[in-house]
Amino acid sequence: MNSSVTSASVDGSGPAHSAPEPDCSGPEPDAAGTAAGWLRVALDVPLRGLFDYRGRADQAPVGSRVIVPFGSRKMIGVVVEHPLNPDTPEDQVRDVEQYLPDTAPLPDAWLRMTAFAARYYQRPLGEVMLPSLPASLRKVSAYQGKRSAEGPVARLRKRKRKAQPVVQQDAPPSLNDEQRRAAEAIAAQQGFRTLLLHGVTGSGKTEVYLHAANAVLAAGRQVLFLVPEINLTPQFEQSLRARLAPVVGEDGLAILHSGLAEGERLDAWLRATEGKARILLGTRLSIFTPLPELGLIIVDEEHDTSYKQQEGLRYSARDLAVWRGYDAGVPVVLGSATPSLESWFRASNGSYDLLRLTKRARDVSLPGIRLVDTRRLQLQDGFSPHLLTAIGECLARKEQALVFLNRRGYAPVLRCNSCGWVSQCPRCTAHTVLHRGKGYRNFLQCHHCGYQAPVPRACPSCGDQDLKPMGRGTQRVEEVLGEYFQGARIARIDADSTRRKGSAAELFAQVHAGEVDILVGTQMVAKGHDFSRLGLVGVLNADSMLFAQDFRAPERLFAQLMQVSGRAGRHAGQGQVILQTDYPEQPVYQALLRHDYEGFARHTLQEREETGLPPYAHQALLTAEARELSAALAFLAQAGAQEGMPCADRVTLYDPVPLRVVRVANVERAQLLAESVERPALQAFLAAWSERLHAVGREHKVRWHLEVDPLEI
DNA sequence: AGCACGCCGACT
DNA sequence: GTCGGCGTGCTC
Repeated sequence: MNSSVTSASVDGSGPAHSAPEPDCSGPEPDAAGTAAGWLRVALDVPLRGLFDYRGRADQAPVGSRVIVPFGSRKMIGVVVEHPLNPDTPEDQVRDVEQYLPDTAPLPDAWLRMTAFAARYYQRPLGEVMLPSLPASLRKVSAYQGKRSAEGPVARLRKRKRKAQPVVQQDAPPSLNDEQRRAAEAIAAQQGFRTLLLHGVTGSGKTEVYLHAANAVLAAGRQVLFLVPEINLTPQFEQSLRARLAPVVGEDGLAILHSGLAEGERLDAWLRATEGKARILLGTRLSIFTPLPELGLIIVDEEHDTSYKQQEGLRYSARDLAVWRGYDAGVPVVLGSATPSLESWFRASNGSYDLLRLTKRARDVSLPGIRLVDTRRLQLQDGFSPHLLTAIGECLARKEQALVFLNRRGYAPVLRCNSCGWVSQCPRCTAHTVLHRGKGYRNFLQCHHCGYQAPVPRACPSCGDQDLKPMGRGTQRVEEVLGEYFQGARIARIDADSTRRKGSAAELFAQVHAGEVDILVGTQMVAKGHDFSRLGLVGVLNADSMLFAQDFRAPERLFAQLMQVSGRAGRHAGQGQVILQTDYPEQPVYQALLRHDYEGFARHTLQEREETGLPPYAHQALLTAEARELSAALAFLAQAGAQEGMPCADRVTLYDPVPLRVVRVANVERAQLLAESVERPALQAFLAAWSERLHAVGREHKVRWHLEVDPLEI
């Protein structure tokens, strides 16, 4: 969506006043003589539309929460309107059970944004509103029951707030010219504008954010700071706390992410909503937090796909940030070393301002990147002699080495050398991955559904016992490195080694403390970490991403390699990157070699324009899931009949196709892509289409969902 | 999505 | 005789 949505207006799903309106038209007066009224309530149910209840408008202003009966259950809903008459026959309308005045009504700006998101992403309003609130504000059990009658807010106020660790303030580093110009450009911004901050890895984007944020805080406004995955980078939280808490006080900084306990989350949300917190730092969900005095929104690593929610309401927090900035009339800063092509496109055509940081902040140069052509090389356990030599030299210099490969487990597949059988998941169209468990006990695991099985003693197909692991995952690479570099301290960081809560932080702490010589990791290690002693990055199987069917694969590969390369040599000396590939001539690698994001972006955008892909077109993806692929395809075929749909002449519907991994956990999936050059046309089409899909879906007994602006197709 | 209601197989 | 299997239908 980005800038083009900003001309859209919010739909009329409720008068956005938070003050109660006098209501004289309701049904019978209640005992107190006050007129009871009708309340239109948004509930978190996957049903289109809103639900009317009988209740007192003076006790339930628009934006307030109420407990209502719904079927045999009770639910918390948000009052969005005081209608003159109910939509349903009066005798079916039930009474509000309880008013919840322990929080102020949700403000107009929040009602506008949730209404926009619901309409844009084609979901019921309640499915946007309620999940965006802290759980205790939307769960009946937090208000009713033995010890909960006082409600979660009162319970929180009775508890003493945990004192935040006091951190000594670092001396703020002085800005270089580029940084100062960027920070000043942001601080000088009056009203809404989106600024794309393009800064090479290590160029000190964070310093620019902090300076801009300080200016906004000094002007008495709040700052919303979005990061992709805060729990992976406690480092970042610490430095932000150290730099900003002294300015705004410990209570002035609120942090929101999924790793928080419910009480902490409610506390942070309330402080932000009440204006006590001046800075809200959080992951994508924070975009929905009311901030009464919002003055600046920062989206760090704006290209990161974690900003897109992949289930339920499939929203992009980055795109909503731009909408929110527009709605609130405040600037939005999108920062990245490798901006999404959507954002880069808008910066190139002038919809966004472009701010550049071309130099590394500390006096170090960008890492030297070397492509090792592996076509003619005899690899030793997946390693080229060049990489092994470089690791050895790196260790001799007492620097750390990072070996990056995006494949966890021991080996991607187990194979029978006699008949060619490969280990397969019984529930998915996918191979099972060989994992090394405790005490070298191996097992097979499906990375799609989690299915686990013991390793067969003999080939299930031909009985031969010559079963061999094929290829390498992080576990095997860790093992191999242990053999080549005896005595080196090796750590592995991937989803498996960090499953236990806090173990990721522990492992990273060991690396930072210099207790690790070689780090083996998946993309988890690429994000945000500032390794001060890292001299070398080796990349093992980048090619596997090169020929993925998704048109964004090269863009993502470039961003990932740029990011992981940027881990090397951030503090001193010249970092070194060795990338093994069978396709060194590929544009993505050639651009990487020159650290040339802009060239890569220009080249890729030209391809997108020629093929009519985003950002030159807008897409929505309808995915169907059923026991049998044929049922999913039949549903999509019927969904694809677009007679009578608005704007049908300007929307292209492609043929339904099975997903590349057709079956996951015994469910077979297919999808249908809708595309249009004009976003308003696509939106108008989708609104009517999703209405019809509900009926078609019921007939076919399939599960389906519609994703607007999909990132993967 | 829940949760009830509703008709057919193996257990206390 | 019941517990419970999950089909279908409704929720202001």
